[in-house]
Amino acid sequence: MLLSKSAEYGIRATLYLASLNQDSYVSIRAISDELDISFHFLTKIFQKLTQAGLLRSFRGPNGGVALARPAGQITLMDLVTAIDGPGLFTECVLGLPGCGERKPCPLHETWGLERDRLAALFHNTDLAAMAADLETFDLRLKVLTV
Amino acid sequence: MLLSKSAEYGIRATLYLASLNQDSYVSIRAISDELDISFHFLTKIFQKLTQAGLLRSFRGPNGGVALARPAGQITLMDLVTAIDGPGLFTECVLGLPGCGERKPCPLHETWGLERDRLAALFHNTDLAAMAADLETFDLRLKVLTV
DNA sequence: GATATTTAAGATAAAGGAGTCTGAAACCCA
DNA sequence: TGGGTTTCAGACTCCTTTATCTTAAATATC
Repeated sequence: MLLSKSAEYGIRATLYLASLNQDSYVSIRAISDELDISFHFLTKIFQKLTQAGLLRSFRGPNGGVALARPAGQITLMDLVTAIDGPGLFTECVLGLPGCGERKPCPLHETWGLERDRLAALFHNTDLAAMAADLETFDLRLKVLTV
Repeated sequence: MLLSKSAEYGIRATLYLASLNQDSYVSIRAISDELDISFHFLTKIFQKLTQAGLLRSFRGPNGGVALARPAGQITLMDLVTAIDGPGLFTECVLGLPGCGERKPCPLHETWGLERDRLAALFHNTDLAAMAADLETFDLRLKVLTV
């Protein structure tokens, strides 16, 4: 699996938050209900994102979470590294510690190229662009209910 | 993490086996000792690969495992799908079941392209080529011992 | 046939991720 | 001030992966 469940949820939830284009705070409960994600679990994910400076949060009535910056300045890379850490973009694909130019593993070169492309893709994809696509192409963030 | 530990071990061990270029069976113990992988764990991984038809095995003295086909006909894709399943190349990156052309997720298009490249890479990389690189460039399969 | 060697298979244990629950802290409103 | 709302923080459970251990089955050698 490329991304952890936490990262999957985090991206979907943050993108949904961005798509609301709302100035005030949005309660985590509303988001978890809408996207069918466990409320408590999502709370933990949002806490990470808040601590990473990607979200703001506010307690009490009319509280909730909000983007800490304009949606165009929050990238997939920001979200993934905040939640899963940078491992996907830094570690050896065969798990060999210290794999590098000096003594690379057999996949170092070939995977390195793909990894860089993937990193660029994640770096260049921001919430504003994704939210625009979401609207333009009627994409989805929810599990389809039968 | 792109690959599971099992897949990492499986690739390293199978590649090592290929690099020996040996006609007879090689004992799992010898491989696990050489690559510092748990013997029992590696045994289970090899069992999967044997059941998938990628390896042959033989019990008793002078027994062990061997490639079931020429090294040039066993690809990274074969190994990864046999061990981790096809999920990495088939499932939605955001974990949305049924994500597809009809109602795609916001990353469907963009990740799909990268995923296809990755699949092609894994499909086009076989053990013979990797073993050749291993020798030519003095690459490594082992964790460096201090 | 007896014994040693080696993989196969299943049970078990340890670790981490995924998910749930409870209480505390912050905040609003009456 | 009191009560309701919401996030924060920690403990806890469950499940999968990772790893270990034990026994069985197959094979070779003597």
